Amino acid sequence: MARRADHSKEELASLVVNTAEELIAEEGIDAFSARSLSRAIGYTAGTLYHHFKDLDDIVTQVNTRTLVGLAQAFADATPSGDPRQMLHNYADAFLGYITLKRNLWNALFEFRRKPDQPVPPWYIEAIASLIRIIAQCFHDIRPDLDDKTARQSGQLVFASIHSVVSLDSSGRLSLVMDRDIGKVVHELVDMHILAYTHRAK
Amino acid sequence: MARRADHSKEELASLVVNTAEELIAEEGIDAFSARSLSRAIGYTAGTLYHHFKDLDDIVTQVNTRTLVGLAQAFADATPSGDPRQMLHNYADAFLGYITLKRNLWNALFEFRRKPDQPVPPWYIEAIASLIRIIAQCFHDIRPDLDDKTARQSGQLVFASIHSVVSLDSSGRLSLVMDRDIGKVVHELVDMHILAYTHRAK
DNA sequence: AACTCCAGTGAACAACGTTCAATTAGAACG
DNA sequence: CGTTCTAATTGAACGTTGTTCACTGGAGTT
Repeated sequence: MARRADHSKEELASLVVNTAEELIAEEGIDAFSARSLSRAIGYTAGTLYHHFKDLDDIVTQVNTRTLVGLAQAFADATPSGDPRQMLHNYADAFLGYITLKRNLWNALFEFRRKPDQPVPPWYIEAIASLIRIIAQCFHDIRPDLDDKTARQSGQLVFASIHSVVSLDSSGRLSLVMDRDIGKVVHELVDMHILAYTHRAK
Repeated sequence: MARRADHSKEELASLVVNTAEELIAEEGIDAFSARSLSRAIGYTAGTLYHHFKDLDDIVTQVNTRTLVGLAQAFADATPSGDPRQMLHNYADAFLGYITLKRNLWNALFEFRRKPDQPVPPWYIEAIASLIRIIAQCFHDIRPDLDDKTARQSGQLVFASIHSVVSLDSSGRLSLVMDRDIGKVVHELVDMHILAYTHRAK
């Protein structure tokens, strides 16, 4: 029952990643398996392994899309001339995107890759570029401080927001607090702005 | 090969949880399985299910111990009359404990319980009591602010620190920043103190 | 028409959590 | 001591999981 004509190599590859993305988005990473994916695309599990190294490979490609989407959400954030306001807008973009793609976001951080497997470099670069955008706001707030300080503040606020949003997204924020995630996020942003504004030269 | 005399019901139960704790601490939650655990205690996998509902049950008991240990680490934190200094001491206790029990801490947050299973109430209470301790420090800093404000700040600083420490503990902090976790933690504490100090009445 | 190639299959493997009939050691009793 | 009863333990089994691989049969080439 070989069906070589149904899809070209490239078509099948994108069919796999598209379908994987849909499955994870709808059912969550736990319901995702080699067999459920292959069933969904009408092929056998074995076929996946002729086009991808392993499941990790497929999930990584889905995760990359999720990160690219987040970058786009940042680019689409409501513009503002006030860097303080802009930080809040980025926070809203962040929160909105993750709320929309809850399961995909969880897949990014909950999926257990094999122990030794290193994190793909473009993961790091994708996140670094988001942090650069945030750091720019800090730089605009206090241009007298050096770039390193702005970058560190960008990292810190990104990590803080990422963390509470991820806790919320995985349903564990209620373990720690009984407040609305939106309020918490903006309070965090205000706090980082306050701290940055008060920094010594 | 039934060995009823080897261990009483209670002995076997604590043998299971003790061994599970050791296994998870040494090998991590990924290497933990019903068969590896039963092999380690010299019984069969089936035996586990006569004494525990399922693996979730066992891991939950290990996790409870981890939380109790964290509470103890807080109690053992270096005392200080200065609430600001005390917050830093708690942060050190937190960081030190989790560094020591890396794998157990990851098990607490990475272990995937069955979808619907609710979080055990004593998890929540254990965390709440830690937050109360932190909130007390905030209250001491500015006794003029009400309890709710102090509690919310306690929740926020706990969530912030928990998050970066967990990121570090699971090896993902480097995705976001290139700094030492110790420095970051204390910078976060300082920031929360600064923000709290500047709050309007 | 014959030949080569390779995408796709489906069976197989090891490991997973979990269940359960069967076994059998130890306790209780006459 | 012998018998009976109870329940702790086993080991096979089921349905999953990720992954591998010998085989097949249709598509492209000669």
